[in-house]
Amino acid sequence: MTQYNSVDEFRQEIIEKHETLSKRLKQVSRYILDHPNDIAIETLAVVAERCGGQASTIVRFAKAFGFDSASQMQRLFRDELLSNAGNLDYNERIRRSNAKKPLDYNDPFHLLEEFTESNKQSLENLKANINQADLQKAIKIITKANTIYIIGFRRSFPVATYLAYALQKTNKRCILIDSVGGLTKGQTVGITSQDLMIAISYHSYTQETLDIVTEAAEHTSNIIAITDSPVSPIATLAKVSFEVNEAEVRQFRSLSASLCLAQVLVIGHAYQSQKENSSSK
Amino acid sequence: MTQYNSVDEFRQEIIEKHETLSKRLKQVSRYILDHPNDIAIETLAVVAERCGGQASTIVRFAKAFGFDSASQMQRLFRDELLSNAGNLDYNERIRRSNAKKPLDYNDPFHLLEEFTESNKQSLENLKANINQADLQKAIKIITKANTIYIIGFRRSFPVATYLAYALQKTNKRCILIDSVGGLTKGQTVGITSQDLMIAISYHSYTQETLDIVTEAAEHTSNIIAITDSPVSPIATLAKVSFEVNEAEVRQFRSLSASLCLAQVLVIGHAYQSQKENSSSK
DNA sequence: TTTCAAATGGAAAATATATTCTAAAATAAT
DNA sequence: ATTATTTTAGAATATATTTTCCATTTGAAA
Repeated sequence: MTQYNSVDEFRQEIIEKHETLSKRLKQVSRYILDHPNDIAIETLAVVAERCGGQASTIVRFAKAFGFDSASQMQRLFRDELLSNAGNLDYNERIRRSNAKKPLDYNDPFHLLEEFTESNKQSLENLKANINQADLQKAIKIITKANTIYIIGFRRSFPVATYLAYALQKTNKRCILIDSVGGLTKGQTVGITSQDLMIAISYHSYTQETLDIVTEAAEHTSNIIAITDSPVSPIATLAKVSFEVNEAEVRQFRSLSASLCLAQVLVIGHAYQSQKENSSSK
Repeated sequence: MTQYNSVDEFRQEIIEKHETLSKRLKQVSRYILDHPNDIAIETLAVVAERCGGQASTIVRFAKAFGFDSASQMQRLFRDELLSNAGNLDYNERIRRSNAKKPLDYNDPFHLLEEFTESNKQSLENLKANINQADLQKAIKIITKANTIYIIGFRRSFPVATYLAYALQKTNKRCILIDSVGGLTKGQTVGITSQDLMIAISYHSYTQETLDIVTEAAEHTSNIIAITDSPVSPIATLAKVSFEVNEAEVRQFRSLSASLCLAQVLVIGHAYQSQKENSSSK
């Protein structure tokens, strides 16, 4: 007999016991917390494969939590799925999403809605406005570059750190210019025409960024800009320049679109270099 | 091969053909129109029994509508159920949308489309799954905090830098733990119960982050976690923990949802503190 | 290191489920 | 009313899924 009346109750129990479980069982518990619908619908074999185990592991897991069998555990999730899906039909969902209440900034939930919506909008914009040829050109430059210097201060800094992190994962040598210890100038010494600088800067453009890009431009023409206007000071210095319109809600601009663009550049590069490596063999 | 792209399409077909069907098949078609979720989840035997027939009747029904098998028909309903489920399983949806159009990674434009879509979905998911009470609690803690310590390494670092930047703009005193010069430990010296630590960490959790949060937890209970599972090591140390499912495309996870959450927290805090200031005058 | 208990993977067995097949029933056509 | 055709129920078969079992592995304790 099952002792759980709802998935939530079971979830709670999993979270509590989680630490006491063995390695494989932990994997399972984590997977179940993250993908409750999978448990409801997929077969044990599929679930097991996805959480990196054996069907028998799932059975052991279920029994460890007091179920008679894994099927019984699945039944719990199925019932939940059915009861949740049943009561919000298509029309209900439409009605909910249309019921736009005037924004109350003191209500964090409204804030959340506002932000997710405007970020989605700016992603949509990005897709619509980015030029395909620019993308291709930028990816080629990245792949060819010897060392990549990345610069972006203040609001642009998160984008810069993301780029640095992601590019490093693709085994590209890159240097994040971070001004630590006042060594900004020192970090760009030695930049050559083989190298690339990726600069991120938005209005009002940080003077320091501008100075460094200007100096770098004397050594290499390989400059990619991520900015907010085709006439921004760094755009004019760049070989390829991306104009990104970020969502703005009450003074605060977000970075979704810029980060998304960064992702595309990095992964585009990863595939590009992979292709070149395999074809040169 | 199935000719239907959606349950709705299939529904339409059933309605059209309904009159031409035999008695038993009519029963089945009515049942399916009325209880689409049952078809998705229950076994043929159960469905058959409920609509007053035999398992083989369902099979005949499915074949009459051009399916290769009854299972294939069930699959259609399962997919629909999953994508509509209120508590949508994020990764499952991504997996499905990926499965529909095989990605050409050499075409940057496809990449762009893929990434904007995934990021939009993860924002949608954020909105659906974040708990309102948690948000409110977190914002209160932020507003009350004396000094905010922010930690997040590697992939989480961009989120940490964004938080530090945005919070500073609201005149909140905050310290970004950045490990520069190996002074990590030094940066958290003096943290008190009046202070707050916001920790961001995703699988596989950076040990250093974990160490620092563990130590901080000895001095203050005010810890907010942004992470990817309710059983992540930092979630268990936190007073409020946010579980964020980020889009993942071939090893690369994005940060849209985390950054959006960060925005909401910061602006929520900005309004909250504004309100408190004006009411105390 | 050696010893023991717990955990694990995978094969085998058991169970459940889907599909096919056929004889019988229902329906329609003559 | 008789015959031909379609439909059906249910048994038989084929698949698939789950569960059990046990030889190994892993990890902790002595």
